[in-house]
Amino acid sequence: MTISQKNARITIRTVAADAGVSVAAVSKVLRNAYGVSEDLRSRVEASIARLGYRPRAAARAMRGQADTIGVLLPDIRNPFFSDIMDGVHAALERTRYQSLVGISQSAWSIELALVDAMTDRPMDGLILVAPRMSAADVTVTALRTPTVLIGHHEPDATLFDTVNDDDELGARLVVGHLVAAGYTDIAFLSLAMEDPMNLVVTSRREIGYRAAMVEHGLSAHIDIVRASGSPRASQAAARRLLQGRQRPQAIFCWTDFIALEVLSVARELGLCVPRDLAVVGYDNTSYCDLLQNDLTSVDQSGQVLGLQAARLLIERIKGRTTAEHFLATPRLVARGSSRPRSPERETL
Amino acid sequence: MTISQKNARITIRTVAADAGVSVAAVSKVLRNAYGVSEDLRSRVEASIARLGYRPRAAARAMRGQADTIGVLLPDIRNPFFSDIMDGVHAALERTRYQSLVGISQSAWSIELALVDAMTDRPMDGLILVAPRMSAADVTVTALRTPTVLIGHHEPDATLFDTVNDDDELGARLVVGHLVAAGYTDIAFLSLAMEDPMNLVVTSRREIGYRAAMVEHGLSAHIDIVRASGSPRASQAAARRLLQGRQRPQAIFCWTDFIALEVLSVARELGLCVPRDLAVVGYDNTSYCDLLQNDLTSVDQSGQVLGLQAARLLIERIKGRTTAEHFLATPRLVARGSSRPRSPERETL
DNA sequence: TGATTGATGTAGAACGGTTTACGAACCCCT
DNA sequence: AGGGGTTCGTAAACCGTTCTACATCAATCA
Repeated sequence: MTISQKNARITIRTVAADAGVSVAAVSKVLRNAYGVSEDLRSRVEASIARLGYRPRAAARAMRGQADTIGVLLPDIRNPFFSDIMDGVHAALERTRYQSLVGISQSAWSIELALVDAMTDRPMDGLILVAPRMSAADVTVTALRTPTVLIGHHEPDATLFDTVNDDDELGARLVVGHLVAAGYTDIAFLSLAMEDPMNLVVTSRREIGYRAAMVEHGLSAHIDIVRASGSPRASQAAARRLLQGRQRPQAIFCWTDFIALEVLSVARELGLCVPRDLAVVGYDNTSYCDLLQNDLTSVDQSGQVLGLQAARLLIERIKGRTTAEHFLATPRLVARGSSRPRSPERETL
Repeated sequence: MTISQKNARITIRTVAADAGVSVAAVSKVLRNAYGVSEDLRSRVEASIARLGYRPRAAARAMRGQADTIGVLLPDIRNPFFSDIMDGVHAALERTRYQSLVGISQSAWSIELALVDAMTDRPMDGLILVAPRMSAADVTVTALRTPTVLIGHHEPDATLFDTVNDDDELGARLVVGHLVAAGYTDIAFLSLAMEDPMNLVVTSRREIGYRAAMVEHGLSAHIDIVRASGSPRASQAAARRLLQGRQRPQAIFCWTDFIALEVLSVARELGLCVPRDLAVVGYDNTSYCDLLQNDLTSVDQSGQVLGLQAARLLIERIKGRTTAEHFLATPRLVARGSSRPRSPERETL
């Protein structure tokens, strides 16, 4: 029964020879295609098991099926992206697709190289998370590979789908919450993109912040500061804000990650949160719950976003050609860092 | 000059036709192989640029070169793994290799499936970070694909390389530091693996902890508690430790991530760090520096580990067959969470 | 009984690259 | 002019699958 082929590598031909059938028959069994008798199937499956045969994805890919979807993340330091990946994994659980992740280190050039690498690999589809690349580049990619964007508003796109949180509403929720808690002088520590073309998401949240401030009659207090997402830059921006002569009563931060830096700087400067300064983050990552942070945040449930994105992508791979744009509703989770202001007790 | 092929897809044949040369000639140029005149090369390169041709990795992979290395991470919530990835990226910077990441969600079964998926893809090599799988499974994998392990001591392995921090020393450093700061009742909150076979890394650190405690004459205070890495489990374990009748003076935690949970629980119970409880983490992730955590930790410089792993892997891909085992020296970074005990001032 | 149908299995052409084996052209020497 | 060695370029096989088109055979139908 043992095969004494010259070659050690087990291919579909080895299996065919072992089972005494044709290569095509084995292929049919593998794809459980039409026209296979119960007898043939069991015979082939026995051979596969005996030889420990595994079809090679590269060879399959040459015929179009890669069974792989690529996820492009800006970085993996931000736990929000973990939530997204949880959702993606959940959606892919019972499918034949595997997800493989590329990390662009938030760099525009690496991102482009990675997208190319992934389409060349090839992948059946791509999920781009908060991409830095231009809409034109996304379009080019989408022309070759089914594509879904997360965290990148592009409501008029027809060639790819988008999955987003309603960022404008999220910002409004924050302002509304802080105002209700007695804060009026509310600054927004926003994100500076390296690529000037892509202010889309940024502006959504900034638009919401501005609009809400105006509606509450606080237009005089509007103050938007932008910093890159790095710890150093965030700290520097926070220090500038808090040491300026007009220290704000509250800071709304682009991301929990940045908010944690703000909390640290506040402590360094001897400020007490929330008595001297309220802080609100975004994403409601697991760190918010830790009591040393106790950080109010906006939950945009990354899991749901990831799940939807994966679902839409699979639909697209299966042939859908019309665009879908999913918008989730954010939810504010209040914690200690924005507790209502005690009625004007002055410092201490 | 324009080609009017029926097919829209640009392959090596399209390029060959456009440049008026053979397919093999184009392939030679692509791989800058021997036997290409300057004239031919420039002509082909012009065609490639004009047509925007990109070789497909899947087709290449069939002949052995995938130009891809796979990294398997248990999860991406732990920022220590980000450090490792930074190192990997740095090492791969100027090479032709792309890294693609698979996330096993710390689950043994997913991990196995992912490794299979990656070898099938195929990848030129694999970096397995803190794998849960058995040494036997690793061996099987290494037989098919060059493999390097990070965070998994296997000093006698010959088929694959390992990159590790000296975990035993790391644990000793912690105990030594705490003892010097006046703490004697030191508990170790360690990690429980789902797979009972793999206690290798765990035991290294536990061995170091035990040995150091004994050497300091504190064998009566040895107390090892194990919990899975999840936030919930860590919290529960911390609560049990801190609410027990013999509350330890210090807790040494498997990971910063877990230490942060301990800090949170301590605060919840009204304990003051470090007056009532010292806490030490492991990995020296960026969160340690935040003043609300101010967490003493052991730096095992993930960047270096990642860098070395990628370097060793490339060497192996290029043909090295002897095993190398890299061991980095950890460094203790003292912060507020383990400040020296004030001379017996009792509670408050 | 011959034609039609349906089920099952096979041969062989893709897919898009790499690589081997070899031919043609050119150079330099004697 | 002929022999020997480079250099440049080509044709064709190969990698491991999928998939189309077709062959075979038994059962059913008119």
